[in-house]
Amino acid sequence: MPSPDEQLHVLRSGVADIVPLEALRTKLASGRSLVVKLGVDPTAPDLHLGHAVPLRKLRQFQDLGHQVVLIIGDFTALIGDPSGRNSTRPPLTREEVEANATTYIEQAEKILDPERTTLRRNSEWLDPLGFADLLRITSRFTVARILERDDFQKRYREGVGISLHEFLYPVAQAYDSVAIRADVELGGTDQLFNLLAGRDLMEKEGLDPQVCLTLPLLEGTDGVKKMSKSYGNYIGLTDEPAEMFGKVMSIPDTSMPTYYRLCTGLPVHEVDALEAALADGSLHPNAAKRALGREIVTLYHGQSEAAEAEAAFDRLFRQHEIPADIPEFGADLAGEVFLPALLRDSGLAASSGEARRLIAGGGVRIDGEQVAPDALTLDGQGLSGSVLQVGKRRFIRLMQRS
RNA sequence: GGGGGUGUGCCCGAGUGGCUAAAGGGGACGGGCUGUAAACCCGUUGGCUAUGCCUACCCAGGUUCGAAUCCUGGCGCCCCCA
Repeated sequence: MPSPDEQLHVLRSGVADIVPLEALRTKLASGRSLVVKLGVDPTAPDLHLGHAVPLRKLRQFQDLGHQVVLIIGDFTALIGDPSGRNSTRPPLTREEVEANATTYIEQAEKILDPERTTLRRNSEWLDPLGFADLLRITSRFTVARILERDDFQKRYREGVGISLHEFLYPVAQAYDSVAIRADVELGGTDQLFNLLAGRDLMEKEGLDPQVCLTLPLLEGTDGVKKMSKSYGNYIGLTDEPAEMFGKVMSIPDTSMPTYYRLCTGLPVHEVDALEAALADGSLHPNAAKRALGREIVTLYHGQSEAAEAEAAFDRLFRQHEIPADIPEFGADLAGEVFLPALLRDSGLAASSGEARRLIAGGGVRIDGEQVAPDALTLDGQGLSGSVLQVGKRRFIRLMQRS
């Protein structure tokens, strides 16, 4: 096991905050294998790179010899984490939670070291708690303390409802830490309050309180808003290699260091060097971004897939070649073909009106040739096998419908 | 419980009887430039085989030749008083 200082250097990379830092140093210096906790609520079925950030950090802990306890919040998901929310979450059913948990575990296993991972569900200890237990635990917290939270305060001030059970979310999460005797708990910066609640409760229960380690919220491909499916700026862990590579290439340059640090498995010193090279101009941003794309795709799909994704990217955007593997669309190509309807029916345009606008704007191509702005109908003759394209990256191959 | 506001397109936000498919901005999309980055420039942004037709300004009715705009009822949200 590396020295505490060496470990700290790795563990601090890319983190937002460690509270308190000295406590972590002390724990590391003990030479014990620490219990590192991450709790996840299986509320969304699709995971993206943002979800992978804390998982990667867990992996670093594991590589340094520590133990990870991944807690599936199958119980807390029924409450709904109020963090960062301005309204009560709609409750999930147990079935939905189970389905989401399954995909979550599948994804997490790709990143974590199974030898050093323990999987727990917090229903194990939260379900059996009785009302009396709940009273005892909640007596450790004060209303003023819970109301301190930004999101609660904001909602309270703005007159948006706060259901009483939402107050119990941080309590439940804190109790998880007690249940597994966590040394360290990870979470996004929006989780700080919940993490600290765990620290407080452990202390009041006479345990060595956990250290809270927060990670920045990964920005999405737009470089501004946090990565989220609902913003449409996410890179899914199960995205196809070419898709994943392309999305990485579309992030702003300014996001590269963050992505390198939070989304790849590169050693910390290499990321440091890379960042420096980018800053002093000795590394071209495009080269750095390609390497980033390869790293990330390799992580989730493998090296050869990454190389192929990059090659496909070049063919598409450098040589402006039409990709080989594009979906086919069967249409009636006998006689005259009405283009707006074709674009709409094939899904390249949302409506025939939009299709007309795209044509007028020069955004429609057939076999790479721009369609005339006023062309609404085409001769279907010989169109079978042709590639219909909208914008730079949406293609379908036309086939005579059989 | 009483009083006063407010509700517009993906979002914000103008608009107080006809010139409004609805200003302006954001976002998004398309084109140009490029490193599918940023910045910048241009265009588009309800539906429909379409010089027209249809549907739209919280919902339901009503007044009017004509309503996002006026009236009635309902619903949501905000503020003040209790």
